[in-house]
Amino acid sequence: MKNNEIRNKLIEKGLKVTPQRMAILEAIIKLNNHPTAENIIDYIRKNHPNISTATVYKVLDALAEKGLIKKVKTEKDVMRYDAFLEKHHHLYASDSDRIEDYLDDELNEILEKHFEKKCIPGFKIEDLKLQIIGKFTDKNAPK
Amino acid sequence: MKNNEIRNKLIEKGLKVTPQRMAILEAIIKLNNHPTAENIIDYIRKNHPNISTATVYKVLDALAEKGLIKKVKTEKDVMRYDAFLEKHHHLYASDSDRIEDYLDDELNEILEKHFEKKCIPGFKIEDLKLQIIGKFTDKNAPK
DNA sequence: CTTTCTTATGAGAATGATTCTCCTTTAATA
DNA sequence: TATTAAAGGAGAATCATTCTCATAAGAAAG
Ligand SMILES: [Mn+2]
Ligand SMILES: [Mn+2]
Ligand SMILES: [Zn+2]
Ligand SMILES: [Zn+2]
Repeated sequence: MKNNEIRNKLIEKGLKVTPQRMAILEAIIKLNNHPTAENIIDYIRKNHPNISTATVYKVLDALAEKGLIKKVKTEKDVMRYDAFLEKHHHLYASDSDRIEDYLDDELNEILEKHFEKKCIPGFKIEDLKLQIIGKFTDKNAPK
Repeated sequence: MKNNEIRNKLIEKGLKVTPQRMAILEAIIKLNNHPTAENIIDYIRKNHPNISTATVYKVLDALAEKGLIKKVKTEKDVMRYDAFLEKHHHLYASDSDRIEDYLDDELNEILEKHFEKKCIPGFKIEDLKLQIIGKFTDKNAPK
């Protein structure tokens, strides 16, 4: 992803362009396995040694707020971030911190159809997230 | 739920019976909307004013470990606990902390069938949790 | 019922991811 | 280039949870 594409994403969303924001958004895109704030900070500090953790958290919130990234909850007390914006679910390793994207349009359709038919009284659905928990049998590090 | 039923649950799982454990397990069952540790502590302290927060967290972990309760993750940095042990999913309010149980055997079947047909290469599924996010349209407090 | 042994509890300190405060710097705009 | 609102930096604060370690109390045996 070129610098200018990242810059434009920020501008499109009305976010002031700063080196910190550029670096953070670029980092999440590069570190493509749902990095933590710490992962992002480590990566960025190579080229940008003085960035503050507070800034990173503030920028991450701003990017998530504007829909440029998504937050991914985990079993542990650590937030993870996702630059992949299409509707998708996640595979969670039960024996490690690995999280992988799971795309399945057929599943989305099935779910949508199911809840069209079977409304939930007193509840208006806005989003469905399927957490698929299990074990990765290929021991490859996440790409 | 009678005292003796609670006592027997502990004994069945090989947990030493203590007043603290009795009180905590009873509290989660009574406070039936996915209480936090704090909710549980507040409830218990009425009759058991000296219980320590550390004890509560340790007992909650022990009960979850033995399968007498389940932990429920939320969007916020607070764990919630569930005494309802049948397989079920959860309705999460997007505008409050309310969480309600959602039972749907048809959904479970559909999901099971889907993933039987459509295996995920390199991954062995152990559990599926559907997070249903939306708005409660009846403003009733959780029962 | 008492001893013994093991495990649980209580009080308070520590942890650690995240947020806050407050002052300084900077991007955008004219 | 000057103006101004917004963003960044440093470090303290927060707060749910965990840890430490001294004390208490179940359970099993005698
Ligand atoms: Mn924590
Ligand atoms: Mn925390
Ligand atoms: Zn993802
Ligand atoms: Zn539940």
